[in-house]
Amino acid sequence: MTRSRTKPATLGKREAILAAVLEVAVERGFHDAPMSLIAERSGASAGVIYHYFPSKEAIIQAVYDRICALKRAKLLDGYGPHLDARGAFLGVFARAYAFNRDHLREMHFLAQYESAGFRAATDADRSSDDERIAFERRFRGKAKGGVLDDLPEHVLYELTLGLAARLAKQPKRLTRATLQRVAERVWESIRAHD
Amino acid sequence: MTRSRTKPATLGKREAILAAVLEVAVERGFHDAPMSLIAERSGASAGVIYHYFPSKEAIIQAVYDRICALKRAKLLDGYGPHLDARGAFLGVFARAYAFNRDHLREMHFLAQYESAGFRAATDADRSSDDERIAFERRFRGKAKGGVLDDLPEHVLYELTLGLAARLAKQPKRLTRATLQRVAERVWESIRAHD
Amino acid sequence: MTRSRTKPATLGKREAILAAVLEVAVERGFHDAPMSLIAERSGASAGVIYHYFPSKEAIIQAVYDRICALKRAKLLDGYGPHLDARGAFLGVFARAYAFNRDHLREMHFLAQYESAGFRAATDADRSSDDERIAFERRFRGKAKGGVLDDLPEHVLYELTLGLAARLAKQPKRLTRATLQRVAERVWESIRAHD
Amino acid sequence: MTRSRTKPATLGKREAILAAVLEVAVERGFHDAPMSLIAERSGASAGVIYHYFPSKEAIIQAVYDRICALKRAKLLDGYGPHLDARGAFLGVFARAYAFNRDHLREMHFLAQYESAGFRAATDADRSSDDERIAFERRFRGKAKGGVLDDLPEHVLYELTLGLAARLAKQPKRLTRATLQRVAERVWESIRAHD
DNA sequence: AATGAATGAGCCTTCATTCAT
DNA sequence: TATGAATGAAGGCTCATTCAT
Repeated sequence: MTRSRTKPATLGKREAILAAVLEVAVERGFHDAPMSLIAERSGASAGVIYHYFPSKEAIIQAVYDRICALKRAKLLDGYGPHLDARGAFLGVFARAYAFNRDHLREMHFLAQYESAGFRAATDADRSSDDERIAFERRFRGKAKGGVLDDLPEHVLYELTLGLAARLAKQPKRLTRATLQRVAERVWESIRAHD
Repeated sequence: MTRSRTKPATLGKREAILAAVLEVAVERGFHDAPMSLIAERSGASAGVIYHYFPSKEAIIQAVYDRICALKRAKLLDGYGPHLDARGAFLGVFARAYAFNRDHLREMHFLAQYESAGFRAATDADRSSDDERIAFERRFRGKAKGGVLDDLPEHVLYELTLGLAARLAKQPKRLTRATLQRVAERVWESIRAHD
Repeated sequence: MTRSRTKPATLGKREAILAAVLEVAVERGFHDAPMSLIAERSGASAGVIYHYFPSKEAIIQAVYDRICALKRAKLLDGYGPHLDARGAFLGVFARAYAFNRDHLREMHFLAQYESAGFRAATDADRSSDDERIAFERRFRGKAKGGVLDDLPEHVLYELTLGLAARLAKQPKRLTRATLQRVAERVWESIRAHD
Repeated sequence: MTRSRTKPATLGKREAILAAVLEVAVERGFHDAPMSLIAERSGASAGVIYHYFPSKEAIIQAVYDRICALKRAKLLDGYGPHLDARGAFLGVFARAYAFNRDHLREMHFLAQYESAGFRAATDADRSSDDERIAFERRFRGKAKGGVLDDLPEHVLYELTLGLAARLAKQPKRLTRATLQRVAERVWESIRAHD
């Protein structure tokens, strides 16, 4: 209906290509992701793809950038004006878990992209930097109720958001209760004690 | 006798091939790891490689298996007869970190192998299962001094050995002190409280 | 009326296409002269080009034909009613040189067209035939003052107009004096001696 | 017989590829000379060709270089110790004609290579420079009997060796007599008169 | 007339694998 | 065991041409 106005079929094709790359890369790996298959899956001919992207690598990069942007958009809005640091942390942790859990395919793509050594210092790159920075800003120091302490930034990241991401990748979704319990203990082990 | 002159060269070649695959895969990714390059790096001709392995995939699998075996050998011997669970845990954690840190290339290979969807249910596969199981056996329940509590196995893994592995992959090596502090807090957040 | 507004644009486009083909072919060779580039250079879309020409080959042919026609028009008017053969020859030679020199790009195109084996026996083809014939008619035999002698037609051509063309392709333009000297000597070596 | 020792079948293949490129390029032009056809004509599979050459362009360059070398070798040995400049010139002219006539395909390739703008300043490149230089050295100045005069180098080249080359490209082979006559007249028009 | 997205055959090249030696 | 030439099936990409708009 309104769709015919929203998706001018050209946007549709660009999207379809990106979606197909994500799909195929996750299903079969970057190796074994031939353009022919991407063409087939996206419904675009092998030829047009190059109307939208200059190369296969560029498509992969575009998917990567898009996922990074999505991640930034969704994760960085979790730092609302909570009264206490503890509440804020629990919220952020839960949100991080939920996001990763809801975007398993995207996160799988990211992992593959990074472990396959594609990294080329794009602007969109280093998405986790943002996360770490935002996290630091919110929780580090005695700010907002006196909290976090002296572990290095990277370590802190792994104990918190990194952990949430890893848990999300496990086969079974954790119950809200388990997740809550984990978050609480992590918080205990990380907050500044008096 | 003559064996001492013949075998080494042969074993050497097999080894060299495995080493070359590891090297190239880590340096350039599974994609962009052509046999020709592996031949060159290993000093073996393209032809002989097929005397030692039936296919490229088999070599990759062999490297994977070997790394898994190495991991098992090195990690599972950490569960010595400690008097107290706490001391045992701290030891295991430190050992896990050290191992990962000393085998960055191997771990990188593993990550890539797994995220690229190579997984094909080999025997050697699921190396982390062993770790988890051994960990469970040692620490779960009130066994040996009464400790760990009720988190699901996978969660426990991520909070402990998984975390150690992640920390090891960070750019900078952590100081012994920092590592110790992390281990202690993790232990606190995980042990059974009375 | 309205025609004066419509047609020019149209003619302009046709012209632009021909010009673009000439330009690109000379700059980069027949190989590496994609329609997309021709479209871009001519300001015509890939699509319209096919309203003006049935195929790429046809455009190339059209450029070729047009150059041949130009050559004919410019070269064959040099045979004015000179009193003496010598004067006529010197004029023709100078004109041939000048023409080639002033149309280096066109001549380059011709050379390429011919050496690339495009030749397909068009009407416009064999442009140098006309030159040779006109040359023969004017100078051969004792006609018009008694001159040229017994060399085969093709040889004569190479010694005269062919030479002028070759000289024109050299990097530096010859001085009027040098050119004159060459023409005179050629004439001496070619005229009928008594 | 002895051939089995002279042509180790590997040299044969390299040669065959070069020959096929020459053949196809001359028959159909650089455009329309697909590797598939070259493979077929040379009896080599598409794959092996890249064992012998790094790219299509490199093969074309190799053919070009080889032809240039051949030309140099054959043309530059014509400057034997003639007593008189006239005799030497007639010999050189005849030899140049003969060479070009006997290597029509090679010369066609050269023409195409050059007019298609492949030129990239290789060492082997600029083969005609050598010719001009050797020619100059032998005939310029009053050397060896007092001869040639004041035309620019390039002009001289076109009047002599260039002319011989052009004549050789004409459809019909010239009789020895005609050729001799042409050479003599050229010589007259070019030698230093007293 | 004009646009430019779309097509699909074909191009050059790579690469896992085989095989004669 | 070892070599490396040989194979041939893809792979990524280009491009002349068509077609809906």
